[in-house]
Amino acid sequence: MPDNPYPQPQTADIRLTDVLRALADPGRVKMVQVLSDGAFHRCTVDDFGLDITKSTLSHHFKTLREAGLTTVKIDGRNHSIALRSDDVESRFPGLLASLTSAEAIDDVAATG
Amino acid sequence: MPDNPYPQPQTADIRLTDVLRALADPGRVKMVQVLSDGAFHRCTVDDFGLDITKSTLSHHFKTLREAGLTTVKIDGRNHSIALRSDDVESRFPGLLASLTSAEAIDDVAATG
DNA sequence: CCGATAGTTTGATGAACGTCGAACGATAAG
DNA sequence: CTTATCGTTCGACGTTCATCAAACTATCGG
Repeated sequence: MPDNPYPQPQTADIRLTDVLRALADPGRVKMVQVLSDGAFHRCTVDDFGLDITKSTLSHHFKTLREAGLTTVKIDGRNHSIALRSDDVESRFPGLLASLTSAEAIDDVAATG
Repeated sequence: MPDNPYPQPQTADIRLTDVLRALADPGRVKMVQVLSDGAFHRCTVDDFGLDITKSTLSHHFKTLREAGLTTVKIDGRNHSIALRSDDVESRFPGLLASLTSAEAIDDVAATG
């Protein structure tokens, strides 16, 4: 896949600092939790239940992708994103699981 | 202990967003890794191997404490801090472990 | 008292970040 | 072609943040 317009780091190049910085925003944490079902999700505001504009959402997509947390699939004019669960797990075991536990999801839901 | 000059949130009030924001700085992640031995550590720059001034270090202590990650012990003019491992674990199981795994420590050491 | 020590707080500065509206590029539908 | 849709990118704005030097507080030792 040459000239991918949405580059992402290789698994070995995923940096803990970048991942944690990407997770330092409540909206992005919620996005990760929504994505934790492993499926590809449409890149719309409604799919993530966040009260932000689509340009802000797109900015969050970029942040997550560049940190190595997500990957993008393009289908015509529809973009979808999914968690790179296996890649992140192989780099930092247990990290994603701790963010998608019942406690973590409850906390983010309660805090907004 | 009335009028504690260094307040920390109760265990139930530890918020995932605050914890993750506190971890969004490489220096603070390294501090957490150093503190992961469970012991109280002196609040000096040398104890954490960071190339920052003591005022910056103190700022990081405050950030970690207010997020609920650390607790402070005062002994004369000596302050010590320790990880609130059990409290954080009870709120967000596995989170601290994923930050102090061999992979995570190697990554932070390599990235600085 | 007095000077030294440990660490925090304050004030300032420059960089990074979240957010939005508007413009843009690519695809789809008529 | 023309228009609509999907999502990204751009430019701007205000906020937050990491950082430092200097001032400050509290304690210890003589």
